[in-house]
Amino acid sequence: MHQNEHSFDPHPTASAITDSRGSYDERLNHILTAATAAMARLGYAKASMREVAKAAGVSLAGLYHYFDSKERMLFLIQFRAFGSLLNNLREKLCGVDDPQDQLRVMVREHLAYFAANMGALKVCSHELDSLTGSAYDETRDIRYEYYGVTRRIIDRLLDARGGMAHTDRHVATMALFGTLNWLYRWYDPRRGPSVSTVANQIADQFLQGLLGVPASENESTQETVP
Amino acid sequence: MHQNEHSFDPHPTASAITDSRGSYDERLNHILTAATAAMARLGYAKASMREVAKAAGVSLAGLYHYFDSKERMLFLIQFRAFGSLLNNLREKLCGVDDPQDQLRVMVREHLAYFAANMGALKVCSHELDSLTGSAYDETRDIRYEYYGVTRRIIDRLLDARGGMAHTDRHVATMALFGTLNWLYRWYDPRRGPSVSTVANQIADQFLQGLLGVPASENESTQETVP
DNA sequence: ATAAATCGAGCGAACGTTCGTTCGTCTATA
DNA sequence: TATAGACGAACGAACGTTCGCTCGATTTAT
Repeated sequence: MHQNEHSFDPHPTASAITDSRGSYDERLNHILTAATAAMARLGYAKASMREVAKAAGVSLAGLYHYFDSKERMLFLIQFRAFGSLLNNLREKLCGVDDPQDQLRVMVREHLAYFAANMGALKVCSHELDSLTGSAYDETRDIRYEYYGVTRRIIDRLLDARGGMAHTDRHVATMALFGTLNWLYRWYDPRRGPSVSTVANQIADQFLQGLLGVPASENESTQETVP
Repeated sequence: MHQNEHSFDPHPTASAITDSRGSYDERLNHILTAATAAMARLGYAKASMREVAKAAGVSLAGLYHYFDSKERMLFLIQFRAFGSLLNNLREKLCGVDDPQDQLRVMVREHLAYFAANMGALKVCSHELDSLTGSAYDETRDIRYEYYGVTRRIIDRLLDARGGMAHTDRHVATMALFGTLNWLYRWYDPRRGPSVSTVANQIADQFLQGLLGVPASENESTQETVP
């Protein structure tokens, strides 16, 4: 039996044997994309399997060849999104040593991923408690790793320079995550200011709020990605 | 017919004529409290009327003497919470002229209300899109007023002192709301640092991030409420 | 080479359950 | 006696899921 092993896109090329019109993985991704859009629009509970099937262009029963349950569908969406978010962050953090630069990279990459996958990140932010059992545990573990990477940057920031005296580092980290995870409620990259503008402002405000130093000007105008 | 007029607690005393064991308003508030808890725990869609009835100690059909629909129940929860949040803020802002003090008051009062009504604020933050039609419009209007009060404080902050050069004020406001509205995901006032500690840190970080000046020490250790 | 068997993919139809809501009735109070 | 409050029972609709089947392509056996 197939029963999707959830690897988050090791390499997009050469993923399947068959082709011509839609391999197994391609069809799975297609359905997952439709499901993500439906769940982002209606929420997990109200996005029915019938809606997803209609949007994906398959029958209701056909869905169950790819996912043994609705919850597993949500799990795959969250697992892949969180996974690639975390992998991408670790990758982009390689070779960056200054904690201030690291935090700017974190904010910039988070917003870049948000802009490229708004639906998926909305589902990730809004449906954190919709999974149960081991599926919940697995996504929680990834989220905690993502938190840990960010938290360690903040630790280094406050250890290096004194910063404010009595700063609870958990509160500081969650304040930043609050700003980032709330983006899906109001920010539309196609309408508002550019992704890099918002990313720079959020990073500047956070760094200045944490350390009390003005934003370094050399980073503020840097583009998002080469 | 009664059909609840939604006034958000003009004065808690002398609200009804009858008493002895539960007036109409008292029973309505009792049910609303149970509904708030259930919706905070399970989410609006998964919190069934049967669950609410059981938690409130009334029959399923008995609920419909107080609310003509499930959606109206959610509306009343949100309308009252947003309404008292806004009214309380405006009240506490009276006589406070310095914009920095105003922002500290806003953050402090928001956290105080959060600590006192965690379930209601969770429902308000998490179920923003669960209302439809005029019910949605009405809560959106209140939310926009709440935004406006905060936004005007931030405008005054940036107009008075220069602050950073290119600050998008909408982005700055939503960054703060993100931090505040995300609280329900991680902060438990009974376990973590005190409400005033968290409020002071959030306000300090935000003010310093916006204006680039260290936090004024006289306000940082002030208690939450007399 | 051809027939038989196997398999993946997909579908219509239905299953049992749960949902929000309504109806008719009972009861206590005024 | 009239009325507000509360209830059990039931309604139709929608839900996630499963069942039995079909249709091609691929593999195996003859």
